[in-house]
Amino acid sequence: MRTTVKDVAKAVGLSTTTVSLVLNNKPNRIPKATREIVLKAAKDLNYRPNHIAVSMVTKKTHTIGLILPDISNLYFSELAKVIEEQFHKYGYNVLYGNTNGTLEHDFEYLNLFIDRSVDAVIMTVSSNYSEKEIKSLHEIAEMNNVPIMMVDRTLDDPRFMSVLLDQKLGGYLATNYLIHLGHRKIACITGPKSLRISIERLEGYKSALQDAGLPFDPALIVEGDFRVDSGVQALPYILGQNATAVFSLNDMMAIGVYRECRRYHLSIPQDLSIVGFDDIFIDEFLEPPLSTIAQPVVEIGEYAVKKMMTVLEGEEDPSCADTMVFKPALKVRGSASKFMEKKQM
Amino acid sequence: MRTTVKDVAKAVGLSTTTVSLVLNNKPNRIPKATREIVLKAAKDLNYRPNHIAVSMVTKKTHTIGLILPDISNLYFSELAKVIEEQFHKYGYNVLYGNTNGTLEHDFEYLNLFIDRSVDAVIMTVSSNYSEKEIKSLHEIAEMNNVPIMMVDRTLDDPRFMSVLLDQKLGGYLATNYLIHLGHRKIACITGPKSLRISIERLEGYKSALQDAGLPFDPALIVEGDFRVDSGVQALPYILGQNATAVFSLNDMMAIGVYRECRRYHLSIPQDLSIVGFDDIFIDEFLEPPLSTIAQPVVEIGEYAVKKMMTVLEGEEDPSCADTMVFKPALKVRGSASKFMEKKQM
DNA sequence: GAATTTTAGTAAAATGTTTTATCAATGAAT
DNA sequence: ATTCATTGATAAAACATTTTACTAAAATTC
Repeated sequence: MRTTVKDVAKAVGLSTTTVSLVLNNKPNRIPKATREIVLKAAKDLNYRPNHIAVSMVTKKTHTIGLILPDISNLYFSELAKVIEEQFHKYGYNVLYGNTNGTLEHDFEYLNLFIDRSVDAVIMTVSSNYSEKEIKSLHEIAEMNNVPIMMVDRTLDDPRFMSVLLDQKLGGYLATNYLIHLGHRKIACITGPKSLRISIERLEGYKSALQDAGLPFDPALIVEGDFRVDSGVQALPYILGQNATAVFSLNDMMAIGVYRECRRYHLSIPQDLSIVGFDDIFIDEFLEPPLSTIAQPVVEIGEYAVKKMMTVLEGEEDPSCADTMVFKPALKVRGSASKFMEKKQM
Repeated sequence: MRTTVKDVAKAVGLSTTTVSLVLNNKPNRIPKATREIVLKAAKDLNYRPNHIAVSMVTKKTHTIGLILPDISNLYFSELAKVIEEQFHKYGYNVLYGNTNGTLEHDFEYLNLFIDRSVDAVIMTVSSNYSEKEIKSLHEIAEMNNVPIMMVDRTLDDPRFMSVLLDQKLGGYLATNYLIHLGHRKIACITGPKSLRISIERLEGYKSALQDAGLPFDPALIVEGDFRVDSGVQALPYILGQNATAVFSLNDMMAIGVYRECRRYHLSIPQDLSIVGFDDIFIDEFLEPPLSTIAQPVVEIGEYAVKKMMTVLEGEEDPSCADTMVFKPALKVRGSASKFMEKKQM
């Protein structure tokens, strides 16, 4: 059996109170001599506090619930890693759940984690919640007094702490870059229309067109699902529209376009320019390396943890729910080039 | 405040014992009428048991500690996902820790998780432990009575449950394939020599050469570190040895070779054949698609969980520590071709 | 109708800690 | 020499459950 505080107390002939006081380093309560006796006994007996029992009385578990759509997705696994490592520094551990992008799982894990008394929850919601669901989320947070932070995606509600990316700016940067390369017919492969990130990135696309005085042509927009396959499927349609460039709302779909271009014997960027979104590690190893919009994942994760820690340490009220927005950056590699008139002949 | 079992008891005018008995569905103790009254009250009051308090008395947390070198690595994130999802089905949650491949972190997380009373630990060790460390691991497992399972990598000790891949077979399959394509000078980029998987995959390589009656030439072996960069750095040396094919002990390094080949204007597979190991998702989108040794990650994860569950449900003694070995398979894509004599001219 | 068994329920202990309130002893101040 | 403050330490409560051992009442048996 594991050594308990009682065992230590018995070993030194003192009360558990005294032992606990020493072990928790309570300020000037116990004289140095006693303290050292206790410390030595604890060490000799290899005492390690039972976290469960501590949680029982302190009401803190030093555990964070991390709810993500899919940990095997490169972006989320990177984010999860950063978040875990940062929390670890503060003595917190993370419990994680994969929702597979379904709303029921969002709530299921949230409740599960709250039953386990996590101190806080960080989540990337699977979709844009309805009024009812937002309300429900709030009630859960309030009733259990657990701070919830949205990362990467947020809800239409200002009451949640959020740390996000300026998705619209990302869409703008990508599109603007293609426009300045001379492209006029720029197709866009979106993610699911129900997702805010799809909408926001597309808004950036529209905004860039507008600023350049170019018309927005709905025929150039194809709805995808953020997976490789939808890039594959989108290409024939895009070619049919005589687009000379494509803005893919994520890199996975861009990879799909690459693949399909090879089947059509089209070369990138000579025959088709393409810009992705996310900057996953593989981009630079594609042929040609994929130009994309990079997200500062590490900064996002680090900020999220730091912010959450200020809340957990009571320095900040979670109800003063501000939103932090990080800026994406265009990463030029080799998948887009100047528009050449000859290509149209 | 959250509803407690006391609140429910008070609401229905019964004791907490009765409420607990009903809620835990203890067989034929409480008559149906009473049971329904309690159930209704629990529902009305939105009662959810406090997991911490339950753990306090049952000594079970329904939590698993998952210790991995790097969750942002495609192989591990996929594995982690499978493991989490499977455990979730059984009502278990997983706490995970990134060790970044350092031994100290292996132990740090192990102790941390044990302090949190996890019911079991599944880990991929960061290196091949020394006698002392193996002993230490055993003591921790025994003293705390927590089953530890090794996945993907194991130790030189038969006392741990392990679920592994037949690494040697993988090495054999890859090399044998290249030999049968007519290659005679086959270079091999290994992982860190201290890792068993490096050694075992290399053994498969040697074994295939031997079976084919080919000599083993140490000059054709380059030590890498499983990262893209070591593939990049290995190529010039490999070319210097006049190798016509390369077996890269993982796909990431193969990607490095791809990149460097482009710089040298060498085309794959005409100028250099290459076979990787792991079968990460990107392989099929490379140009040419990368032939590789595929690991059945999903099966591995599912088996690991199932096996651990039999131990947790007391059907099996963790000390009867058997090892399960999965078989890898060669996945032929387009990165290796028949050896043409002309290339040597 | 007495003895026995079954039914329906409960009081209290136990889990491993922290924390609150308290106490005895010592030393200092009046 | 009494009072007061300080020091060193502790007993007991609290946390939210489950579980053990028990009892009173009802039902059954003879």
